[in-house]
Amino acid sequence: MKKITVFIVDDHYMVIEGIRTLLQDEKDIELIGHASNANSCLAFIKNKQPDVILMDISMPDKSGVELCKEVREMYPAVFVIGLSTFNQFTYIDKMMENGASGYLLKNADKEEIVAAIQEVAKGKTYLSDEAANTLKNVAHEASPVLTRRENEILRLIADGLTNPAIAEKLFLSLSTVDTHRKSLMRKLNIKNTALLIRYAIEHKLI
Amino acid sequence: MKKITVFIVDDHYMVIEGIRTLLQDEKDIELIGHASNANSCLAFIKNKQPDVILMDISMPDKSGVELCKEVREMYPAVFVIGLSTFNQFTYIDKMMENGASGYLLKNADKEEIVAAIQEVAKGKTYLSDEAANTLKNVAHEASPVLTRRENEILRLIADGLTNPAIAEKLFLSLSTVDTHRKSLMRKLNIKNTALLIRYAIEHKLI
DNA sequence: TATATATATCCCCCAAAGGGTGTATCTTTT
DNA sequence: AAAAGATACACCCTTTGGGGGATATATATA
Repeated sequence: MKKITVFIVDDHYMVIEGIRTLLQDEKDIELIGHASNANSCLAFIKNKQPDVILMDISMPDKSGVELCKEVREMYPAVFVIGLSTFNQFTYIDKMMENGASGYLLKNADKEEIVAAIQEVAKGKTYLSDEAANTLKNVAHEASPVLTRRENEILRLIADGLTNPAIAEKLFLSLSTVDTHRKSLMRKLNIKNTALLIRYAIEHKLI
Repeated sequence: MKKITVFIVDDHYMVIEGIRTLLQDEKDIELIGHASNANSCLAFIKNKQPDVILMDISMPDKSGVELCKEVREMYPAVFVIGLSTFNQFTYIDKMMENGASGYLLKNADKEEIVAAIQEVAKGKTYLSDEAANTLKNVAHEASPVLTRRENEILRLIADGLTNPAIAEKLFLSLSTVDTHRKSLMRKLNIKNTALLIRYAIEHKLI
């Protein structure tokens, strides 16, 4: 039986070492390499494609989401498992939308990592319990969806622009910007700018 | 020669495994245990004090800064090295202020980790190059120091309270809160609430 | 096609934010 | 003991924010 080949991309050396150790006495899994940034990863897999890539979502040169997308487009046979310390739905969501087959948190234990690799290598999906819960909760919460304009204006508010400044920048009337800002706050059920910025940062909208 | 005993506190299992692997063939270093949260750490060292603790700054139950402070007060002979993925001055700063002897980023390689442990065990200080640079830059930037009141009010602003609400909560007049908010913004050279909240979040003041 | 949603515009109104300047008391540092 | 900073308060005034409600048009989507 052929071993499952695995590649790791993570900018934290300790994490790479940790996973290497955890996987070293698994007979059906072989770690064929690792990289600490997106470009090294792409360079490596050009020559040799692993069955599964364990991929950090935050890397110095490129986000895991982007890298995941690119890898999946170029090598559809390579499955990706997202790795993250943050149990945030936007990350999980975005990774899955961009072709990831699974998602693990960095506090996962050996059994979970091995199970995830084995499932994903078969073409199935694996979400850690915590990640699955987060996705489920989000689906139930019916998270308010902001329109392009609302998102755009939220970003500009977070950049410190006032409504008149935003109006000028977007060639809109002050009234329009005002309305968008208000419906933004109505949708999110938020009552002032301070909380609006916190919401935006906590939900990775900016 | 006695081995240097080391303990790890980090809520990411992979990081613990990574460090364990990196240290396992160092003859003068012995890993005597690990914990994934602050309370387990305190429970462990009650019975057996290591020479050095490698301590994550972010943990589920308590911040590394607090844990560091407590450990150093109770066991002055135990030296602490902060571990973090974030190269943020406030963390480095606060850890050092609270008795840490060193600071490592999680992308540190084996040589750096070993060097840090050896230096710190001698009672010396070890900062990773990146951390040292950050501290140096900050020292040169003359980072504005906020007073207790200003910090308190900043936190309440970030919690979404308006000036009148803050005044009521702190039993102050509106004018006073107003003045504090203004001097807060003067010191930080910030012109509106949106940027104030971003500043506070990015500098881990809230 | 009908209906819903996104987008853009206007109005009123008042509360809150923010810029300036001044003063008094207390505490900390020199 | 003097200087410096923190804290608390006041008054000025203008801009911005935020709570309503209304209207029109384009563009999706049922």
